[in-house]
Amino acid sequence: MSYEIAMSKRMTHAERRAQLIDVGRRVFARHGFESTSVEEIARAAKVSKPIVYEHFGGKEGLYAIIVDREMNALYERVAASIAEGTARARFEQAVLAFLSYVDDVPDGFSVLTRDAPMTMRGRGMPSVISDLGARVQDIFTEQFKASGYDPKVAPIYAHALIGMVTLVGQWWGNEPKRKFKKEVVASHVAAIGWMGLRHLPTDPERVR
Amino acid sequence: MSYEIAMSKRMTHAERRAQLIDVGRRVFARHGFESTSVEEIARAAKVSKPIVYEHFGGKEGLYAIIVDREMNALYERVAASIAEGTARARFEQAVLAFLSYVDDVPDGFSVLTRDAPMTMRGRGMPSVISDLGARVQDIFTEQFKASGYDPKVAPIYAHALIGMVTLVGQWWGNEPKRKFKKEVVASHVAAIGWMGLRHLPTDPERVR
DNA sequence: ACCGTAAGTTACTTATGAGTAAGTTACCTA
DNA sequence: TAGGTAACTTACTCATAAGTAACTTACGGT
Repeated sequence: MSYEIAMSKRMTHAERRAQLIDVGRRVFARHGFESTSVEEIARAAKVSKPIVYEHFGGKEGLYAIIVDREMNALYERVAASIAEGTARARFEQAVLAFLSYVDDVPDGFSVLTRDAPMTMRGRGMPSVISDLGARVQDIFTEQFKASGYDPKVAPIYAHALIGMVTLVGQWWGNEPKRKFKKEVVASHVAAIGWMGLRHLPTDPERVR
Repeated sequence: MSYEIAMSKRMTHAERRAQLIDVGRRVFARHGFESTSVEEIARAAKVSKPIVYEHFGGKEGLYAIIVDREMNALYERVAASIAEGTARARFEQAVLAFLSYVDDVPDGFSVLTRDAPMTMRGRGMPSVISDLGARVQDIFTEQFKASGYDPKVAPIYAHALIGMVTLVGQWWGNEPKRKFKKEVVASHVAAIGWMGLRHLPTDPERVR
């Protein structure tokens, strides 16, 4: 005999760790934090449960690492995308970079938009993506001051834009038949966002 | 003797049912679907577990009713808000109605924005709020056709606007110190959304 | 070819939670 | 005031999942 049945080889510490992070991302993306068991991750990696504990201490440890990596990955992409171009071009490039992340790493994006465990949420915010709002806020505060708007209201616009691109990303990313190319979606989202900002009244509260 | 210790009275079927829906909403809002136990809801209602099963069949049954009620409540508010006024005013009224819901029924809003159980999600969308996108989509398709834009891209804008107001709502709703009144937030969100739509190029894809 | 160690497994313990069967108590009504 | 019934409780069963202790196996260096 015998046919070689697909046999999971031993791996080095580093290899196994990398694989578990990858597999964990996929499983967390599918079922969410609460509904995934360490068992399931181990099974998907063709390994037994204690291996996961050895590498990450537990479910939360693995989850925390995955979220951290994905947040950075997303942030890096967006930051890199706005390196050059006109303000208008950079805005659209940022949106496109966001959607490219959704497209390239759907599991990562899914993890970022799903409920996070209680120990990882600062008062009320269920998912982790809203932290981007805080990061974007800083950029906006600068721009607002420079453009003669009240910097106090910058957080409103920061969250509005993040929310916009996030929900569009979720919707588009889960379209069964991809009706639009990401460039098309990005151009429309960028259009409404950019035009909204450009034509903003100096004091929207007085317009009513 | 004796001091009357606060004693939970018996209730009629209808009373108990209403109370459980109310209590359930609060508990689901705090911990999310997966992390709340029927036990905890029962305890919070000062009742034993089988009562919950008698009324709703189980955790999902109760959850489904709560989500349905809240979706309708939110939709009704927004629909009522756009009964009259100029297009611009109705737009802002809709945003304000949304934020009023966030303010008045924070637990309901929280339930709508948290992870829903697998049995209640159509392919990928973790929360339920994105269904609003589909509902808004229909309105937008009409408006787009009437205004000379391509109705095919209406869903992009529908989801963009829902995402905008949703994340702003989450952020604002969880601000520990309420820095802005809802009318102020609504005016800014309405401003960026409205201006974005009004000054939309006929074909954003060619602008780049 | 041996053997130390890194990689991995089996087999638990403990805890928690969904769901149910069977019995108990308060209330209203004739 | 008896007793029927709606409201409610106790006390389980069964399943699943977090985390761990103790053991086993493959492999690379001498």
